[in-house]
Amino acid sequence: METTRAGRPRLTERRRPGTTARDEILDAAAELFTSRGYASTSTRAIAEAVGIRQASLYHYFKTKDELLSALLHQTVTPTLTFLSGLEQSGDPRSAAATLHALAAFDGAQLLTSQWNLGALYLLPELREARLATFWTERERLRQAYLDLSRAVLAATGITDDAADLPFRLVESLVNMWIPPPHPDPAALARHVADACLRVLGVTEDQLAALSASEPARAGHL
Amino acid sequence: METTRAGRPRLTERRRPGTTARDEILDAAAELFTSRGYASTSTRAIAEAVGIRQASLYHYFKTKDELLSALLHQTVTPTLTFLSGLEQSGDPRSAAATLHALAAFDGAQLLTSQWNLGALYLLPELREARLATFWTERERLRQAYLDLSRAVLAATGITDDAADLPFRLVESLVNMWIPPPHPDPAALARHVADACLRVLGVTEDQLAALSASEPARAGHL
DNA sequence: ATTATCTATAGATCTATAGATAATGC
DNA sequence: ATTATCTATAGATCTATAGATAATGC
Repeated sequence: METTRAGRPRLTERRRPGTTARDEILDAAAELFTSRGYASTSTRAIAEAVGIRQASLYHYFKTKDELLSALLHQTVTPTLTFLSGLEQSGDPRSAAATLHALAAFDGAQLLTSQWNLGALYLLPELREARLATFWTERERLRQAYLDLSRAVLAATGITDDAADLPFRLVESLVNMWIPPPHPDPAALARHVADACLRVLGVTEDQLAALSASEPARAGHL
Repeated sequence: METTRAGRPRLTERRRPGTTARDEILDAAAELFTSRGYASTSTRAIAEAVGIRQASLYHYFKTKDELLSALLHQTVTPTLTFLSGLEQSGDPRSAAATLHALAAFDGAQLLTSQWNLGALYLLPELREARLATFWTERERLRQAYLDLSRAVLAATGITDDAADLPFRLVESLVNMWIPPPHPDPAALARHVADACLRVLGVTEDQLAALSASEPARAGHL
């Protein structure tokens, strides 16, 4: 069922997931940026991976930077939406329970993504002004982790130095990412969420109590 | 005390730490690779940071890769040496105590380095064949963490999924690195070493007992 | 007319090599 | 003679733009 489309035909048949050319390009760029890095991936390499000519990329993205920017926003958006939901719900749960839920969701996002986009967060070349809006979003997420962690620490009495560790722990999942199919990412993410609380001094008993009171996991991907 | 040297004089005065030209170059490369990434740092930029001409780099390093390779080896070597010491000493301590010592040392190394070289471990462009010997060394280190972690888990009964977390936690210190002077890196590293054990299910009581029996910390940088 | 592609190319890099030059060392 | 630098440059990129071309849509 070769739907025929407007525009000059490609020289090569389509070979990438994605219904639009834009999505095909994003998929190819994600694969290459994550495996080879941003600067060392040429626009030519991306075009080749899609099956179009290098110049054709510029019909969809003004610059190479814009391509990266689009990918990065894709990765934070779901977790920020989840976070907003948690915050607006009036949240009857304890800081520990909220942190656990956030970490489990965020971790599962990182692990189940088609390509290991979270790894891009760690690229130094990415700390640039042109990506400022992305960094603002990401900083909002980090701050949420930090606030929740501090609240938990106030209860356990562990040193405040530990407050940054939950965010770092979840982030470190990018180093455990493997290509799909993923055996049980939600379980791994929950284990890391558990680890976030242990790191803050939550005891096994308290942890068990939390798990018992946690909402059902169906539909949680 | 301008010691005059063999060879054609430079156009610019020396401005980098390091007694040899080679060290000056390594320092400049470390700064630029860690702040801008490998591929996006040109050999010209490195030379400018040193105060020499681009082509002069090639008197000391055959290729840009070789420069990176030299830097990476610098970073693993001290910890591998420390690890060998631990292993050869017949090690009377428990796995938990050994892991704690390793993590504290490794963490302090990462935090106190002049530039945040550990951040380079995370660059995807760096997973390349030409750096194979570096990756072998680093894998040896990871395996040591893993073996020690499994031994601890066998005692605490936490899921084996947690075995990789101590290595990841310490590694995540590259995201907490700040430029010198460092307020108290050894303390932060010990806190993360504590966190490594908590993540494996070691209780506060056991942790306190460990700290009490730990060798003195003088001379530990 | 609009769209999605293509071809061609300008201009700016970038790495690495060849070979000249200006010191010290013997 | 040896060394550490320099100047000059080849050849290989790489990003982005201009403008042609081959489809569909109206």
